[in-house]
Amino acid sequence: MTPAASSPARRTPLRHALLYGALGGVLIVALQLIEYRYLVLTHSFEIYGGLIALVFVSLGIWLGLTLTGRRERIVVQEVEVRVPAAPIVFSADPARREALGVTKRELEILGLMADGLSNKEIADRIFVSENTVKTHSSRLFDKLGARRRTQAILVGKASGLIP
Amino acid sequence: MTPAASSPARRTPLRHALLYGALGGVLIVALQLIEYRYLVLTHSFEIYGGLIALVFVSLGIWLGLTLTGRRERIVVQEVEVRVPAAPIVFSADPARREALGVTKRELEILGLMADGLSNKEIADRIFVSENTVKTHSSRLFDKLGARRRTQAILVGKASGLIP
DNA sequence: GACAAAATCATACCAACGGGTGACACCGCA
DNA sequence: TGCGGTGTCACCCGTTGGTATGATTTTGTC
Repeated sequence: MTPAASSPARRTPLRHALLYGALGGVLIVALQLIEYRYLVLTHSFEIYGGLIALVFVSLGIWLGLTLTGRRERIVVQEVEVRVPAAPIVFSADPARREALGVTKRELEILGLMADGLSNKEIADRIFVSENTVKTHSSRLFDKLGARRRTQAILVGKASGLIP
Repeated sequence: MTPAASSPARRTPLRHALLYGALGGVLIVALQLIEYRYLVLTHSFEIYGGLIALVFVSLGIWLGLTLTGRRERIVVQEVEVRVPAAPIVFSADPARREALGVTKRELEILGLMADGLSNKEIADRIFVSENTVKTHSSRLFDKLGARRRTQAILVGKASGLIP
């Protein structure tokens, strides 16, 4: 998108020089032809010169407009696009987890807690006994400084452990 | 922003015609001066004509480039602006609350629940007995279809009752 | 293989939570 | 004046949650 938008304005100086040189030669030849053909006429020199000047000036203008291409100045207009502050998909990076000393299993249980599951439901979900879930959650609360599971969920969200 | 950016590209055709006409007149006068002063020299006519052609062509190119001005192409660039998905200030509108049949007191208790407070702490906070908090929460769970306070918080957030 | 961290499980105990029921007071509205 | 909604409180009882302690197994690493 970006390179395609800026490519018409981008011309190499070498190609510019070559074009100008070639056109200069062609113009000189054309001038000579005009001189030899119509100089025999006895027109007034002022009118003659004025016409030549007008022709070449307009020719130069036309050349200037066409050869150099469209001079485009790209004005970037920024438009606000509203995106949610929190990513839709939550990436559980281990950095934050290990910074608090929370193990993978404890984090897993924290996530299930945040889903509103009871200890028994969590135990059935991950195929362990309820006592295991209790010990995990107890250690988790200790690490998070929470007394209840609601507090643990709060701290977990604030710490970026869970979405 | 937008009118200021597109104004240089906007030139009236009348001004263009006037400028070209005036410049044509000036060029003719200049040509006459050149003719009268240097025609006495015995330069070769080919070289003379070629120089005139080059001068006017380059002049025309310069005129063409400068008079027409830069064309501006407005590129709309989308810039991501991170805005919070949920408003910073949470407006507790009564519409959602009454749609679920939740009373003000119940909603208040739900908010304190979401803050990680226990029933006793909530009771002390709002100066009622713990039993009152229990009855409120019990009815609240019934209305929200929740079995635990964590589920109630979940449903409350999903329903827009609490931030 | 030694070792540490993590995961698993158990038992016991107590606090907290939740359901159910009943009761009383207040307020707005018909 | 009665009635429904709301708020308040109490009691009982069962469930769930959380702590403490101890133990075993698995896992990863040097």
